Amino acid sequence: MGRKSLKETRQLEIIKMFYKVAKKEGYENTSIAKIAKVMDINPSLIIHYFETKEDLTYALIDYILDRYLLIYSIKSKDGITKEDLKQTIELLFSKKWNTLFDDGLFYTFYALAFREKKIKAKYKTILDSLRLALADMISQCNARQEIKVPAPKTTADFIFVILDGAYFYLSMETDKNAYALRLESYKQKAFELLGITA
Amino acid sequence: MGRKSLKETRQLEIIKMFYKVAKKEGYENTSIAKIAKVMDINPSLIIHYFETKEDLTYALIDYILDRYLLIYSIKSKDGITKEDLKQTIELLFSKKWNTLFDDGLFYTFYALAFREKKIKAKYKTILDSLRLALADMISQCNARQEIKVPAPKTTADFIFVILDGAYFYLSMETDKNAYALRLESYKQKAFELLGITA
DNA sequence: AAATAAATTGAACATTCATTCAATTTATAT
DNA sequence: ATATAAATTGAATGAATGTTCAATTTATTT
Repeated sequence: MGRKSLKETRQLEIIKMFYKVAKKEGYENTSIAKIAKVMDINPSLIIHYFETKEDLTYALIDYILDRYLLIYSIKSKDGITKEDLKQTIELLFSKKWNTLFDDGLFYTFYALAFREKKIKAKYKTILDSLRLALADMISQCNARQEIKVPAPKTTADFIFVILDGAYFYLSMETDKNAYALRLESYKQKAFELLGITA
Repeated sequence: MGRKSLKETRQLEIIKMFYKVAKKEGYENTSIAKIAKVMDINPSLIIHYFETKEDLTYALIDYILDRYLLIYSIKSKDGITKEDLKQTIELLFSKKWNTLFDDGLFYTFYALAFREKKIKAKYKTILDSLRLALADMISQCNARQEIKVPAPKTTADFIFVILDGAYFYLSMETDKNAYALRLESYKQKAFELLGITA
């Protein structure tokens, strides 16, 4: 009896629009009223589904981090070959996901994490899971004796340090050519660490 | 005739208070009114010295980036010895400056740079100057034949990639011990790149 | 002491904000 | 058809926002 709940559908719609507006105008300039206007719904409807803006923000962060995981698409599965590993490195150091994923917002909430423990914990979980997944891939390739990397976990961590550090700098680089060259050289570093020749 | 201008003094006072409040409550929660209240002055006085909040924000970013440079304190001077280089690396990978410098705000404005070209340019300039200064130090030590690093610029860049990547991850790490261990290991990487034994 | 210019205040502005609550519309089950 | 419950609206709230402008205070020079 009564009406079918649209809760999850609507919530996702709202989050997606929040993401879209925040991507364009920045998180700090995105109000509930603005989101509602773009969606052509009443602001109070947003409050109805997310009790406070804080809740909405947390939902957006979850959404962004899920996408972050997805785009990197490091699958925790068995039967990883050297070729899989190679492709993963290629993916990590490519930037085709750039269009799907907004770095500005990622860093906005990363910065927020310094003041909000909850967010910090979320980020930590994601970063760790990526590192663990890569370490696992390396271990599997080791087991297959396709490569011979002494410390899979340490190596995976280091590759991500290079990756994060590279993007940290390159995000401020406007010269596309310089960008590409640098990224390529850091990718090679990663391959060296794995003893893989590209 | 007339009164002596307090412009620069007051501006700096305001910026410092802006920094202090933003550090505590976050940039997006820091209004002109709040700053004025803490300083026990009238909000319109702030507008008098900084015509818009945007201008005030830019001033704060300059202030933060100046401090950033200062704390790293890589001096572009002559007569750099291997010992100077060693100390610089130690400094970069230590985190005593943590108390002087707020990472949260640094990243907040870093994130803002994705939407604001002016800010992006500011950050790029700072990041490049640090890299160049380190490269210069390496070159000087090379010239003294105290070390033998093939590509000073590339090596300096890579050390900063490691540094930035390390802090990117470690900023989300709450375990102090794990934090210290990791940072130490990345410092060793830097020393290896320079062919220096710590 | 008078003139001058900058510092500072205080009141007012329109806008926007997140949030509230009651009223109404709409879809589904009986 | 009627009951029901969720979806959605709409009006209103008070607080906070950045910014304006005229008035006043204060320090310095002549």
